[in-house]
Amino acid sequence: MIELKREDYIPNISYDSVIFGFNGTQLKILILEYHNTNLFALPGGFVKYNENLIDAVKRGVKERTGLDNIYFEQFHAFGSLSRSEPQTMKRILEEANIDKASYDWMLNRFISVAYYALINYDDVNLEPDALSDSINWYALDELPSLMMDHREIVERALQTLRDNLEKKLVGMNLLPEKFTMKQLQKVYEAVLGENIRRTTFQRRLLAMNVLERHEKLFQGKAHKAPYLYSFKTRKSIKPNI
Amino acid sequence: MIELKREDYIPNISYDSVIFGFNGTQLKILILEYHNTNLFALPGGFVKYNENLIDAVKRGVKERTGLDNIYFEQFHAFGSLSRSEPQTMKRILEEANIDKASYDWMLNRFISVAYYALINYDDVNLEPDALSDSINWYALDELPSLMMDHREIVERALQTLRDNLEKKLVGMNLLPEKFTMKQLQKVYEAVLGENIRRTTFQRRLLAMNVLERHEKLFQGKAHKAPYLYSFKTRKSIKPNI
DNA sequence: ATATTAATGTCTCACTTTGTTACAATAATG
DNA sequence: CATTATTGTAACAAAGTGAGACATTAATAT
Repeated sequence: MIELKREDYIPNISYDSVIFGFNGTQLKILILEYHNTNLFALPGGFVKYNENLIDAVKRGVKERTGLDNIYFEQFHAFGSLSRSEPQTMKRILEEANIDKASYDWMLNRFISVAYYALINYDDVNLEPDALSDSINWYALDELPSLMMDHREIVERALQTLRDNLEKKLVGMNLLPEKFTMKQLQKVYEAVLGENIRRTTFQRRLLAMNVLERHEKLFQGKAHKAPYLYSFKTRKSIKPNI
Repeated sequence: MIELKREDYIPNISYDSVIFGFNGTQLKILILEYHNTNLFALPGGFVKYNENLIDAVKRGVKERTGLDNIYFEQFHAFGSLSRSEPQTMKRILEEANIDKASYDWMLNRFISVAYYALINYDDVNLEPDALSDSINWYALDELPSLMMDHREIVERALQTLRDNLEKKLVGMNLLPEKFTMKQLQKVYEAVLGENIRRTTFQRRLLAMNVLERHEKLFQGKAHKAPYLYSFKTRKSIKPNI
C-alpha cells in the first residue's frame, strides 16, 4: 500500500538524488521508470515534518538500493517556478492508482534539493518504489530522456563531482576497499571524461599521501602483479615532509 | 504596515543571504538586528508561491540595500530539524507587534536555502526591514553573536567563496569597474585571510588572461602610478556530459 | 629644475611540479 | 625457460611558483 499522506510531508519541498556507480569502465547513475508512462526520473521524494532533510534523502536511497551509510553531497537546490509540471505528476500518480485526495498536494510547485552519492556498484540491491516499474543503472552517455529538469540536475551533479574530485578523494566509495592504481585511474578517467597519463597519475596520487600500499594482487593476468592500495583513514594520514 | 500573510508564502521554506562587501582592507557582511531583542541575524525571508527562489532572494536584498542586478551564488540548503527555534522567532515577531494570527506559520520548521553575493561596498543604501532596527556592515572577525545557525551559514559562505575565488573570478563585484593590481590583491588577501606575494600574484593573474589593462592611474601618491585593470567579459563554458 | 621617495612592472634564478619517455621487474602462459 | 603484457620507477624536459633584485616613474621636497 502506498503511503503518501499529505499530513506527513512538508509541502513544496522535495529532494532528488543522483547515485553514481562505477562498473570498472563507465560511470553510471540510477534512473527509475514510472508505471506505464515511459517517464524516466531520478530517485526522489519528500521530507517528513519531523525529519532532517538529509535523513529523508538517506531513507529514499536506502529503500531503493538497500544501502545504508552512504556519503551524500548536497550540490544545489532547484527553485524555479517553471520546473514543476503538474500534468506530468498527475499522470504518474493516476497510473499508479493513487487516489486523487491523497496525491493532490503533490501537484504543487516544489523546490527540490539535490544530492549526489557514490556507491559500490556491486553492493546494490535494486528495488523499485511503489510508483515505479523499474530502477536501473544507466551510463551517463546513454541516459533516456528524463522528466522535468532532471537532465539539468544530472549535469550539475557531474560538474560538482568533477570539481570535488581532487578535494574530496571521491573514488573512495566507487571502488572496493582494496584496489589497484589502474582501477583508481579508471575512476578518475570516468569522472573527468578524459584520459590520464599513467605515470603522472601514479606519481601524483602517491605524493598526496592518502594511499596505503598492501601486498601484491594475484589477478591471474600474464604480467607483473600490481600492488593493492586502500585509502588511508583521515586520522592515519601523516604529514609529508 | 507589515505584510507577511500566510497565504502568500510557501510554508517551511526560507532563504538567507550572506552579502559580502569590501572596504579596501576587510571583508564585511550585512547583519541586521531585530527590534528590542538584541538578536542579530542574516538578511533572510520567504518565498512566494508564484516566485522563483532566486527572485525571492533578489527581492529581499534589493529591499534592504537598494541594489539590483547582483550576482548571487547559492551554496547550501540547511535542512536539519534542530536549526528551527520557534521561541526565538516568536519573540522577534511579538517585539515587532505582528499579530499572532498572521505570524503563526512563521514558527514552523524551515528549510533555508543560503546564497552569498558580492557587492560594491559604496553603492549600498541600507534600509532596515520592518522587523529590524538596523542593518549594518560587520567585519568577519567582529561579528556579533548570531541567532540560530547563522554563524554556521556565514562560515560555509566564506568557505565556498574561498573555494570559488580562482574559478569564478570573484573579485568582480567587490571592486569598482577599474582597479589596480594592488586593490585586487587586497581582495584576494581579505577573502583568503592570508598575505600573498606581490610579484607572484601579479604574474599569475596576468597569465590567467582575464584582465584588461587600461591607462595609468593618477592616484596622487608619490610613486610610479599603477595601471588600471578591468575584467574581460567571459563567455560561460558549458559542461560536457 | 632637479633630486628624493616609494610603489610598481618586470626580470632573473632557484626550486617544485608536471609531462614524456625509457626501461627493468615480474606473473602467467605456452 | 622464453614470451607477453603490464607495472613501478627513474631520468630528463617543460612549465609553474617563490623570492629577490632592479629599473621606472608620479608626486614631493629641496
